[in-house]
Amino acid sequence: MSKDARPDAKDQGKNEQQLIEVRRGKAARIRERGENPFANDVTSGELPLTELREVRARFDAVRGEDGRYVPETVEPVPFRVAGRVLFVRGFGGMTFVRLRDRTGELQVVCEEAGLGEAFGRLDEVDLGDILEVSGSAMATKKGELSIGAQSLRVLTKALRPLPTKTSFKDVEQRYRMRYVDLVANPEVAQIFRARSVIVSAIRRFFDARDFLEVETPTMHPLVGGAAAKPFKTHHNTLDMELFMRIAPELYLKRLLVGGFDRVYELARCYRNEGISTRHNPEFTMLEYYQAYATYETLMAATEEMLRFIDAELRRVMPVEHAAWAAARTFTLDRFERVSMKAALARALDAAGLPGDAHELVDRDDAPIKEWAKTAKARGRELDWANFRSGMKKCTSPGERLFVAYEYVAEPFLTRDYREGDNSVPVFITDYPFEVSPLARKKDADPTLVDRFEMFLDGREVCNAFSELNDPDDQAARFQAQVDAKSRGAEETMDYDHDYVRALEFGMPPAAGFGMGVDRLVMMLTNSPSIRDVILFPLLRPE
RNA sequence: GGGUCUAUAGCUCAGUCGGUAGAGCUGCGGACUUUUAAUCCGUAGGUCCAGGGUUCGAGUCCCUGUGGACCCA
Repeated sequence: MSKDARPDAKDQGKNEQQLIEVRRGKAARIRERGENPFANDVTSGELPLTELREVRARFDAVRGEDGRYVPETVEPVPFRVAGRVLFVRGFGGMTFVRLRDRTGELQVVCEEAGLGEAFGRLDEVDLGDILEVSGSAMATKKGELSIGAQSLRVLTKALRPLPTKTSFKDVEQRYRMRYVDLVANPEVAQIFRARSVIVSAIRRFFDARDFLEVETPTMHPLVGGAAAKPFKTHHNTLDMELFMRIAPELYLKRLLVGGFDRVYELARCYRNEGISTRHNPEFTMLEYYQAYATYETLMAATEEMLRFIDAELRRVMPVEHAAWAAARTFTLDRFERVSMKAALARALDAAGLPGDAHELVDRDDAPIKEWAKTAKARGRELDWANFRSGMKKCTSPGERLFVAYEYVAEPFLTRDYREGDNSVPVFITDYPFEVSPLARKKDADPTLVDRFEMFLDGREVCNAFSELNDPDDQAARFQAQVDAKSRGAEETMDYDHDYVRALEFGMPPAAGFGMGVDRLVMMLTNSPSIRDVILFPLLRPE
């Protein structure tokens, strides 16, 4: 047959636009027949619409061990189903179509005997279309459970070709067109199902412990609750500058004053900083506050919570969880608790450095080259230049301890705390008060605060402390932040007079906790980039 | 901000020493009554990221820029 035999022959695809034109042509043909290629009357059929998983479940009893079915045992129960077309294979007299809905996949077998005139319209069906099929359950000779189609129509014409059959790997395109990514790469969809499971497990954990879930403002008149650069915005009527929240902390603690002794928030936060595989400008944080508790209470609760979340993930998605868990390089069975000073001492020792190396490192006569050589010989390459310059900027002993810990100990936590092939999560405790402006000082040592950060496989996942509820101490800490800002520090908090006033009404002794939800999802699903766990990460404009 | 890699058909990718731009999938036409990434025959599809340079000749070599990925800060 020559090309001229078909009126649309000259419209044959040359580029994407022409691929689209072909599909528009098919949609037009459907319209010419009086059908709607974007129909929405699926609720009105004689048979109810059945989800694909439910069709499979109906025949569980006769499914073979290999997942195949013996045709004679599949009762020809009538069904009406709908789903996205994943493949179409024509064999002259019969055609196989695979559908997918949110619950699974199922094959449709089309034969002229069953479909009649509609069989000829199968050439209007493209990969990616959404189809409605009525017919009876059956199994093919090869044992595939199927619907033998008696009627069929295109519910939604896909005008653009979806890569349902070929792969779709370009990372930027995947993030930009996540709707295509989710269809073309089922393992991506699993990550986001896991995220949903994780978030609902968090809710279940806290709801069961009688915590109140609250929603506090995301537009703040002041910068507070964390050390980070904020996004600015503006309210027109009030002519007021506002900051997108960097943390919900100060509002949640106001609620402690108000008598909500246990509160939590799954808080979207915004930080105007760099973008990397670990940072997206907006991210989700869990924060919770518990009155009549200390940071030690929360350490135990953290272990319990993480094990619970992981167990929930295993319960709901056992197959996927097994694959993720097998690839993990950390355990949740055991956690370590180490003070910052002890962690530093241990890391100095492991690097073969003198115990006071961090005290001397920024002096001009410090034997840096010798130390670097010794440490390198023990497999520890420190960032000496930034270590030294960081130490020189410190204005207090507490800051010096913190900086030393950051450069000497923190990069090696996965190496220093291990069990077999896995790293053991570590709670680093007892932070200097100078780097913890909202935390309560230790009764036994007022240079330190009752605080921990939890590192899972070397990544900071949680930060928690006994809360500072002395209004005068809090006022002094705010003042120190303001002074630091006037000296040029960028990531500081504003003086929050209303928060001090709230404390003056009396906040019960309490402990508070923050956790990066995105990072936790990364860890539990073995995702290398934060963009793999955020549906629509921020991208440069196309 | 620094380093490494990268950009070729709608998608996934080849492209040797610098010598006419390739494959599979998708699309289109056809064959086939049990396919599981079906197969087979035919056909269509390109601003080789952009700009400049070297050269008789550049997808290929050089420079600049842009986008992206990864690592580091």
